[in-house]
Amino acid sequence: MYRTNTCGELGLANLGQTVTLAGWVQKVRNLGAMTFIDLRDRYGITQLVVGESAPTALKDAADELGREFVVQVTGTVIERTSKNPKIATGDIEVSLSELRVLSKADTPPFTIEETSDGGDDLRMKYRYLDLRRPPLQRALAMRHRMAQSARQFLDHEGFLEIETPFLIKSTPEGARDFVVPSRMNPGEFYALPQSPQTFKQLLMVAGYDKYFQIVRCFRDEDLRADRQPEFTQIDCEMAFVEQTDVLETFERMARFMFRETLGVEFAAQPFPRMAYSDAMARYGNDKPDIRFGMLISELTDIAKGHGFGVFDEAEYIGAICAEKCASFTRKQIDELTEYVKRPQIGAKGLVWIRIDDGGEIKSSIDKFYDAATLQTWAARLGAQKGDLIFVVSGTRSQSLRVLSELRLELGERLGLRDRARFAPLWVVDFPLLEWDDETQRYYAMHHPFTSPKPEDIPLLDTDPAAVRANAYDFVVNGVEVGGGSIRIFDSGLQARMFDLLGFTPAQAQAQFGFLMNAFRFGAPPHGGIAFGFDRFCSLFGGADSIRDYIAFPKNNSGRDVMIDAPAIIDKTQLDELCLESNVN
RNA sequence: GGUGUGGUAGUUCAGUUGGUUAGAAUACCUGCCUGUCACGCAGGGGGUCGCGGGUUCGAGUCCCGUCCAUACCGCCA
Repeated sequence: MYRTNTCGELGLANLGQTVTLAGWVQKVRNLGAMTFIDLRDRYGITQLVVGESAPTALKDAADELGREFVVQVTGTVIERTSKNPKIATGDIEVSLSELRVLSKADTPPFTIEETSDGGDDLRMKYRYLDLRRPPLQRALAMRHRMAQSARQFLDHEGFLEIETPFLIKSTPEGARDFVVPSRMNPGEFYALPQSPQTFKQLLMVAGYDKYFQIVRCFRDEDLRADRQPEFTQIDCEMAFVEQTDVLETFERMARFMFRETLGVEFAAQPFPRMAYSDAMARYGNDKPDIRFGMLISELTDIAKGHGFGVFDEAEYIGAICAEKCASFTRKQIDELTEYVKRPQIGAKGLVWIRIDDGGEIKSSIDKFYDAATLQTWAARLGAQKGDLIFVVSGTRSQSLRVLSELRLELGERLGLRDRARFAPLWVVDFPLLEWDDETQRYYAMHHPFTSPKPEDIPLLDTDPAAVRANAYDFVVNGVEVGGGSIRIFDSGLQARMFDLLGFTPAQAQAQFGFLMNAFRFGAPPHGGIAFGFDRFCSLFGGADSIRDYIAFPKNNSGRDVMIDAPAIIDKTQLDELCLESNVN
């Protein structure tokens, strides 16, 4: 036994006890005749004191200590003469009788504190030091609690946690695969799963009607703050369910996780469900942040034909109304204009209409529109005195994108995006297919196993782009946290989907034959959902980046800078795999 | 692949129009200090200004290239 207690639990109740603690030296404060040492472990900090009357050997040992030394100490719990209300153990200190250095430490390259002085790069390189910091420890502890609550809920609901293979087959659809060469099968490669999609469907065919797995998935695509090449999903599938069964089940899971982890309770009525088309039309994107309003209104019909060329030639004209923002200065409006004109968003310009407190309308397009006309726009937007309207025109998709970004930025600036508030939402009725101009073919918007809405099946022949899918996303605060669908379970319909996606029957058979074959042996109706667990965690923690919720994340270039991976492998290893590198 | 931002002491950063020996804070080292908890006081050491090239009498500063980091766009069924 290295310790009798942790550094976070001693208090006045322990006065007089002889205790042994072990941990890291946070700080040494040597006052001359006496020395204070802050000892840290993941439970807290306890102050140790080496007093005036301590033996010389003990004093010398305390003098030798440096930051992050690992020590084991024994002493008596005493009440402090000057207490520290900032820490849980601030009423007491441990007066040392023994001090043993278990491990010396080099001076760490950054401070191991609540707020470190280290930059991201450095903290990644020394991730094990960064992970000693309380914010990271809290983040990983929260992740643990979330995983436990999900397991507890799903277990209680009768779901079985079943593992699926990591070494599988590459498929051309979707994201790029990470591939793994097979030594025993020269020239052949496994792929790491982008998700356990087909396996969980096979488990449904196999009769395991409620499955889940908290599972790593791999996608070889460029990273973002909220995207890692390996990430974790709470992957779920159920048989004999319709869409509403899935939504209800996982709405309950989400409520359970919010309650267990954060103590957040939602109103009893179901989470809102919004059609994809409505989300696009009113929020400009498929993952609306519904913590605030400022909805988009289309003005195409009433804004065209007044001699303003930019609008007259536009496919679409739309606007949002920022409440109580008529007092925005020219500078503020210019900033917003610059914001939406950045190449990433790509607006050509931003038209504003100000309704001052007296109801008088002033706009950047007064030359083309009289007040009465602008009043009709204001009416459509529900704008009041003191409001500020922004109008955007262009193609429909581009304009909606600009309005969406503008709305979110305004929400941010106006403080409407409170991280402590959560606004969950189901987005439903996604399109089944997406046309790609470059390759001149349809792609599955979700994945090729997603079922079309039965009433839309006739459209598969006449207007594939109009076919809606039994697909749904779980969105919270504008973050896509989860997504799923009711799957195709008929091998004929599945074959037709592959045909629409440009697969020849032979290609479909080679690629997904195992699934279509399985469907011939009695496939139940089924569907499911997968939650992006890392994102779920960062959402709970109120962070934009998922990296703090992953113990050992990759950097922006997909590298692990701590272990320096990926790395070249030597020639013997390549030879064994029958591979050659053409990079020198 | 693209756009923006950044790279100067162990660390976080400042560095004016291109001009003397590149600074601050913190960390580190030494000494002093009996109630500190961001301890205090005194002193000290510490620099390939990411890398390469160019302009110039002179470059941390200007130009070109390149590498790295980061946010976003493309991409992410």
